[in-house]
Amino acid sequence: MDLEKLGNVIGYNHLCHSVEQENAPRQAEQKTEMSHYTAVIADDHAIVRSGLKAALENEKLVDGHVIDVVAEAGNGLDAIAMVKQHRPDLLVLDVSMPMAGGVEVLVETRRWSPDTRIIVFTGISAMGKVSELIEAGVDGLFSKAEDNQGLYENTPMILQGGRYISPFFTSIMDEAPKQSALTDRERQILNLIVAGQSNKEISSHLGISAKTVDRHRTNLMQKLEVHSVAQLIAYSLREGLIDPTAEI
Amino acid sequence: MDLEKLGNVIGYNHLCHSVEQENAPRQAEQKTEMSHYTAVIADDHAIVRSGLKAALENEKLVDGHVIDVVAEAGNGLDAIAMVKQHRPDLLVLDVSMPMAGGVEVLVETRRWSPDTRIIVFTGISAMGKVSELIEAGVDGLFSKAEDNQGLYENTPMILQGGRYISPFFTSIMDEAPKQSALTDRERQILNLIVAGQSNKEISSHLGISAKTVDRHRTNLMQKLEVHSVAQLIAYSLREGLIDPTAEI
DNA sequence: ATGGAAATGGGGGATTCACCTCATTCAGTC
DNA sequence: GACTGAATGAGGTGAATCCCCCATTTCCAT
Repeated sequence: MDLEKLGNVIGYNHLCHSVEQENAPRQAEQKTEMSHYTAVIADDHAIVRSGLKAALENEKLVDGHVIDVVAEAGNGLDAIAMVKQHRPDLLVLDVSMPMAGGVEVLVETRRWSPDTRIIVFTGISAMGKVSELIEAGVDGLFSKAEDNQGLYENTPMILQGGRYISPFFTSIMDEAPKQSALTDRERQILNLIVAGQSNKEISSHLGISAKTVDRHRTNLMQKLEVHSVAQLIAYSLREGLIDPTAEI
Repeated sequence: MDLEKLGNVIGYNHLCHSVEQENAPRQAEQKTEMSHYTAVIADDHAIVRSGLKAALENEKLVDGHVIDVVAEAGNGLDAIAMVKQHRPDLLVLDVSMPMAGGVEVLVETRRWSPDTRIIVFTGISAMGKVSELIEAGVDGLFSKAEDNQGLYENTPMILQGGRYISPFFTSIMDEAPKQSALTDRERQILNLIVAGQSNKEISSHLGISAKTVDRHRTNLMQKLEVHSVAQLIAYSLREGLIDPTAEI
């Protein structure tokens, strides 16, 4: 889907290649009861980074465990670079960041530092993005909109190999799935419709008949219970099916 | 414009009416060099509230001045209630909050506590919202995306009656203003188009001819240099002309 | 292997959109 | 008082949308 973006991210890797090799062995350390954990924080807002750092480094919050925040990142590319450089035990991540989205960072982290536990701490609530994260195998998922206590309480458990998705998100996943469940082809065409393309343009773009595009469009609107492009776009934006900041 | 929403906010007022009357006199206190200022923080993310509270209450950050955070609010309605109850010297506010948006809170604050200095500290960058805030007379405007130092450094000056808009936003205002400048009527119709209404629906909604709506639509698209509903919506979303989270 | 879901495509029709010309009213402005 | 900009509205045209009808192929699962 986002091949171009991912390409950039992968292309960026070689810059830190030597560093990543050197630091690889430290991964094997034993974690004891009163152990030190390393963490990287990635969020595009400095105030959130400092708040998280203060909270994580206060051992009262994450009971009995000392967490060292070894690096911070304000965008996705830096986040990936920091993960490769430090191979932390924990990555706390926001998904809405410039340069590289949350899922890209998650995938790259798994690739270069497979033992890093990944907690996504975000303000989004769009069903589409949430299910994307869960499918990508996030270890912890917490919302900025709810009390931070859940994050603090469950971090030790996640560091020890557990997984925790906040009720905030599970309830979203429960109440949402009504009739939705679009086909791959439908999702693809939805994206092109939202991008402002006409049936004819989409048909030539995909190498199929304009009539088929029309067919998919009809099915799409029936499934989503909308009756115009405007409503279709509004739905897509709400559910996080498309990126509002993307140029058309 | 948002009469219904504002109506709710105003309707909420009577709940705190007695409190607001009692606390009115404390407004007249003299502020000396090493004075205590009171502040209310409003942000829908607890982590941001705690980070801001820690930063503001550390007198090293806002040089020589002691700031007491007397209340926090996680939504717009609470924010207004807290302002009316405490009549603080300072309100630090995010604009994207549930229940009542930033501009509503700003207007209500000016109405019930005219001497409260208002700082908006937000993650948005949409030109529309920014100009709305400046026109509404915000005293300080800072972006979460940039270094917090600007906020800390300028807060004392703002508390003493100054105004400061971060370069982050002034540069946005500078590079944006090309041909735009929609009419009130055009903006109104744009909102209805984006809400998924047809020309006929808009015409009956506004009590004008469908042909007139069509006329406005044409002018709108010409001004914004777009050629389809999809592009129109994309533009509106980018520029913050409409609210992406609003139900249709 | 037989049903079901997905993707493909054609015909047609009612409606709406996007854009054009033309005209009137009304409020400011110079 | 003439002029500009905004809002109003009519008539018309070609294109696109939305939604019916119909059918074929392919692949997956019971």
